[in-house]
Amino acid sequence: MSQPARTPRKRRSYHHGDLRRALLDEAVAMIHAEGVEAVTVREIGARLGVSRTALYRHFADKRALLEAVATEGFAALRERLASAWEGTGRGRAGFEAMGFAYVRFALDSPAHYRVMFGGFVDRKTRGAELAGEATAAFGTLVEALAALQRDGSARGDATLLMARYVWAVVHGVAMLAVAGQIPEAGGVEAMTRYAIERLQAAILVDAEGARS
Amino acid sequence: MSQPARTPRKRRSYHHGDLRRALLDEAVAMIHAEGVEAVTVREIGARLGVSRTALYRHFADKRALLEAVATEGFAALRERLASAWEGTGRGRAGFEAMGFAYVRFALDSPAHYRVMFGGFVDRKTRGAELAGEATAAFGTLVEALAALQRDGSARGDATLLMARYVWAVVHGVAMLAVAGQIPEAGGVEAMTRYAIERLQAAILVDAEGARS
DNA sequence: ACCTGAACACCGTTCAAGT
DNA sequence: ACCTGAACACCGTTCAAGT
Repeated sequence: MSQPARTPRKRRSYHHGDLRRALLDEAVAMIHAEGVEAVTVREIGARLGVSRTALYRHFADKRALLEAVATEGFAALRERLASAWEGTGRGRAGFEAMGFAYVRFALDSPAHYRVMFGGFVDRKTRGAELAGEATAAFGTLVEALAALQRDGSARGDATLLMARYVWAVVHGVAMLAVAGQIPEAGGVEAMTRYAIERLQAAILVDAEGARS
Repeated sequence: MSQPARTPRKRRSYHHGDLRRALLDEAVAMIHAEGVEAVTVREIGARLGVSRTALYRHFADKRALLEAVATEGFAALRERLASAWEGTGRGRAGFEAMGFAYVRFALDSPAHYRVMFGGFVDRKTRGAELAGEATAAFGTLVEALAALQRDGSARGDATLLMARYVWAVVHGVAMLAVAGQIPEAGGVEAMTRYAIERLQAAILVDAEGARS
């Protein structure tokens, strides 16, 4: 026990199983602060006080690390969408809540969002886990729309088509917001409100039960 | 003149002013074929039979090359949008034509589209030329919507808000399409048709002159 | 003007070696 | 098991030198 205390006891114990967690968190922090391009295997190691090859004990390569970030992002998004839907009675209000939850997720976790949709993880080389989480997140929306169709709140169009449309709209708004294309104070909120209102007008059926 | 004919006469004459053009075209081709990540200053030079530093005679750095690709993309997009609008009588039909033109542009030029919206050119370091072309392309849409509002075809909402909404929708659809998220045969066309139809329902006013 | 090769400071990744 | 440093094959970019 005469070994010098190279790592003071306060240090996170990467040697006890959470290096993977630390690598993921550090990657997210770096993406958030400086963009995906700034993420470097060597720099992550340096920041964690670890060798630059330590990462390969937990991920096959750099792409696998980014894929894991994306996977966690989809899981978090699914959770947010599901609790928005379920927390508001699974009806018209739930639809609206899901829309806001989606955009809020993108704004709260722009780093995750960037990796999820920035095309850094090629569709072809995508692992099953990522594909599964992405499908699950989308599935939340599909199921919500199906429920709204069942009780007559949503139009009778093909559910998949409608779901993709809704996804395209919220994704488009989120991209504009995350990319900083809505610079005015409160602009993002106003835009999100407007978008969801217009989306409801296009997708939901009048409360009085009118059909179209 | 005993010099060996190192460059057979059929070769494009990069020495006469079109190396810049050739660099841009080669970059686009590489992005198209292998993605932005595969674009390498050295590889572009090799493919054009030119030194790996020849590029720096025409662009400040690699980022400037990608920025130029994005700038040309926005110029082409603006042209397509403007001619769609003007070629269809600048009315309701023009709005629809612009929507299709937008998605078609993304599908025809996925390489340009990727660079334009992939976040490779940071907003802060963006040059005036790129910003100008992007604004001009968006301006085409704003002006079209303003015209539709003037003749009572479009809702009276804030024009900027409406324009951003329309942009978000077509951008969302284009992203889904370019990312290959609509795999079924004819799926992209069906999706585009549906999206534009629902967009019109949300943004335009009934032909009978109803207000809302 | 335009192009070149050598050189520099970086990358991601592999691997034999340590504990 | 987990971590390490040295090494390899790449990057983007600079620069003195050539035509």
